[in-house]
Amino acid sequence: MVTATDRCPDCLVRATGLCATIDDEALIALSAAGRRRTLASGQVLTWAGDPNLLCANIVSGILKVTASTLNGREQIVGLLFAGDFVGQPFVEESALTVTALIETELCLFTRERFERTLSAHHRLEHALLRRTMGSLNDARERMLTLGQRGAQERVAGFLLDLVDRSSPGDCKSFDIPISRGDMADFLGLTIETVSRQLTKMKSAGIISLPRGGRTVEINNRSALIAAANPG
Amino acid sequence: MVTATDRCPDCLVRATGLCATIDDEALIALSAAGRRRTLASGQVLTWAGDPNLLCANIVSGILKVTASTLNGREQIVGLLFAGDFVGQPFVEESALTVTALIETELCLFTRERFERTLSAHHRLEHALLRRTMGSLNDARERMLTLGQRGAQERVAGFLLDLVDRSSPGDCKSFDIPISRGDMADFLGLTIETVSRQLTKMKSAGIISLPRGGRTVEINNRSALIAAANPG
DNA sequence: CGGGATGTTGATGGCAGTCAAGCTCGGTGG
DNA sequence: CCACCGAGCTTGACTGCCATCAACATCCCG
Repeated sequence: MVTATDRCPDCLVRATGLCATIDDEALIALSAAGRRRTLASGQVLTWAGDPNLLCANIVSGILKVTASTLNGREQIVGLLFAGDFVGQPFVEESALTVTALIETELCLFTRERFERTLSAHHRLEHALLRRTMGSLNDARERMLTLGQRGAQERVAGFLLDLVDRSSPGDCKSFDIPISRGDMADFLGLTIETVSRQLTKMKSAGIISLPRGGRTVEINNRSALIAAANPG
Repeated sequence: MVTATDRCPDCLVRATGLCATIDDEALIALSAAGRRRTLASGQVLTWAGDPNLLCANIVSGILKVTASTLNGREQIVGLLFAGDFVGQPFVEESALTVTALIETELCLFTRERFERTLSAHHRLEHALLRRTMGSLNDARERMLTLGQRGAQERVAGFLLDLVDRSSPGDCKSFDIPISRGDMADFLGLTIETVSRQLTKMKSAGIISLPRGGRTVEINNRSALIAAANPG
């Protein structure tokens, strides 16, 4: 059998995941409760309205968390990357749909088992509280964007968020890991508007878009920051 | 000196606040740490960017939590009522401004003192985790509104949320506890658009607006629900 | 009664959504 | 190797919703 001591230390997200914050005893308990699973691109982990049975840490890949109106319009309310936690302990029914945007590897728990581990390991619950508060802050920052900012500010701000995430330093070139359609759903815009804003910034010389628009190169960072902040 | 045993049992939010979920020992500890304070309407509890020194439970009144763009546009990212918790433990700097919308009474703690109480009382921390996850769900639901819904749906949905909050049964008449300007900032609209949507629903006979627009009477609930859900 | 804050109503314009073609690129199969 | 295809992306023309600007109404308190 594979145990925590020989599996977790090699985990790609050992340093950044929820499990990074906990002691050996809790880690062994968590490890015993979890198992690996990989999702194909486009595969759904949980559907809104279904019983809430799962929690997980993301080992690699990207998930989107979406809410939908009755007429089928979709809003991405969260993007989750390697090291992020997925799921809602203590809730009986999933309120949101979770879908893999690219092939994604998970460290998966049953919700019930994860909850028991939480109860038994105070530091794990504390770490989850901190993460949840962080997610709440992100959500509120995005409310400001969705409620008050224009299209150009949204797109420029999104690019700046991405560059922060993907590069430790101030790298000038990076990939947009999601499609235009997902960008639109994330930003509360349409595909066309996102595309137009990108080409506008390209025309203005602020960015370049090699490799068919999936890579972004920042030519003028301060202009990009200016585009993200109206005035 | 006033102690938990003679103060907390009489508290208006004893049954609904964070403190409702904890045992006597923790309650006594919390009570010792907290003190009452009342905010006048319009008074600011914490400014975004200031050191984060306070946490509180709301005994009565309403607070708004706001984020702002650099050019001064404001988004209300949360409305807090009696029994709700205010503040961000474990964060050094306030990211958001908190303001009283009407006269509001708080049960106030220093953040540092509240954190110590949290650490010492596992059940309190657990209760806070549950509340924080609830707030995150609210925030995500509002992202859907801000990103995807039209003006009429936002206003109608807001009225339905209010009626849920203010009346246990399905009361037909209730007060809007905040100004048109605050409604607009909450919904990501302008004052004028909010006003127009309300008069439109009034003209359609769905609602009435006695007492100068601060009271709402629902004449046709199913039509209001239909207005909140496009299709 | 007066003045300021709050709310309503009207006219207008701009930004982003919608609808509809084209384009690009990677993949597939002949 | 190249023709074809389809998904994803871009571009264009037009529409419509909501913001803006402005005037007016109402409420509230002195």
